[in-house]
Amino acid sequence: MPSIAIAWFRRDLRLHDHPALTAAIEAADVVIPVFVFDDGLLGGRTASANRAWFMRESVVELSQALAARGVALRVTRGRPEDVLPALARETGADRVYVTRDAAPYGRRRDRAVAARLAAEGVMLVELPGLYVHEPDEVTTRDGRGFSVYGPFRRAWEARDRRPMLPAPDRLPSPPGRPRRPDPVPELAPPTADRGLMPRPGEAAARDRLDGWLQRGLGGYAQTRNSLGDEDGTSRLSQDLRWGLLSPLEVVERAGLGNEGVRVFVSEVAWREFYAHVLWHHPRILLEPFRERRTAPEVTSDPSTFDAWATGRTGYPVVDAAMRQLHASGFVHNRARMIAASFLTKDLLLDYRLGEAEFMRHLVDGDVASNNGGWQWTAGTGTDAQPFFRIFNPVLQGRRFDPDGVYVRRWVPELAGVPTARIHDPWTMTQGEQVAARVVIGVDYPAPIIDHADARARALAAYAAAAARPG
DNA sequence: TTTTGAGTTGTTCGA
DNA sequence: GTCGAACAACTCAAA
Repeated sequence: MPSIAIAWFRRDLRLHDHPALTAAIEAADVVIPVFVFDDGLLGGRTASANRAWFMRESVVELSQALAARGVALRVTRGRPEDVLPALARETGADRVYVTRDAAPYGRRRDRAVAARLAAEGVMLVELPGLYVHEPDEVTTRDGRGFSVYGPFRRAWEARDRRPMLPAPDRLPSPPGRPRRPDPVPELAPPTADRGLMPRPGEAAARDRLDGWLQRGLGGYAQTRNSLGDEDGTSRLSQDLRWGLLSPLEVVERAGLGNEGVRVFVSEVAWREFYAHVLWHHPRILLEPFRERRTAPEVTSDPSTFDAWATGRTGYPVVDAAMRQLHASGFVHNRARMIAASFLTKDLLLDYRLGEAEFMRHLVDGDVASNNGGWQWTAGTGTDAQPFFRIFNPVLQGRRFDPDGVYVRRWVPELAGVPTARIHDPWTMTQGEQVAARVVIGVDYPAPIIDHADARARALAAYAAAAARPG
């Protein structure tokens, strides 16, 4: 009897440096690759048509890459805890290999799948691959999770890394006539513009990585905050999110270099830090990491949330960020912070509203990183910023988009505004507005809130939270 | 157990 | 225009 193994792909849609796939190939005479379109993920509250599109197209490419290596990807739709046991029964597989998922939904799903498989005598084998170090492997001296980034980073850096694995040449396939790959189901179209989204699939991701290592990485320390510089950041976030790239490979190939390299690797470590925090504290997806003395009384004006979400706050850099999100499914990191600060501090709305809105649109949307970023901005997270740190959207715009390139790109009605007024267009005289072909309050909104007033209100609310007993 | 040093991303004000 | 100080107190991690 040949031994048969299933390689179940999830958010690891690659062939390079894939420990679970490699282990399956080494262990079995026949490897059957599988992808399941999980109804539990496609329909959730923070599901995203943009993310689903990117995932679906990446699965199509994976299927082609596997076919070129002699095996057909099996593709199904349903609940994994139903699909995998049925497939194991049908194929006679006695093991299912997966890349270990650390996020709460994935953990629950894999526990359920493992239990159902075990009832049929099939083992679920989990291997690393989504992180350089698994979220539970980096611990303090007394074995607990870190909640401060600096010590985490030092411990993360000091740990030995597993060796990198090559992509397999061929996969051991069943004897007989080769099977055709299953068709990949069509999903709802993305809400963002396909032409503005990154090319899906492992090959495109590897091209991006190669280009970044050659051209962008060295200058990262200087360029990473520049909103107008399209190549100032790596643009690899969706590739790490979907496992088109192995973070280990990204970090190994970045190597040890100048300040740019160190800052870039530090960003990868931030991704792992937030996964680590979520591993140890899954409740943070529902509530603030630190409620006591940090979480202010929030307001709940739906009209201000709508203005924020649709990019009509009257603050150009905030609006550019939100329009970039909806148009392209991506936002520059600096712009994420500016938009998040505006929601949490200026509008004093619950950070969870913004967290969910980002998740509904970001192609790279990852619950751990997104939650970590929002709680950091809101001041309720681990390592949170001091509460008096409130971004001034005009100053942030001038500093990080000095020529107004970013604003003009995403807020086209401001294209004719002179650079000196691009971040505070409401200060233009009537005559200047006419000359710029934009009348404030008609063609583009006046600020929905005065930043100085909003800042004072936020400071008072956060100070009250800090003084609140218990 | 206690102590100590450290802690992503900023703004404003006054000299 | 530039510069430094103030804006708080608290918690974590390790010595």
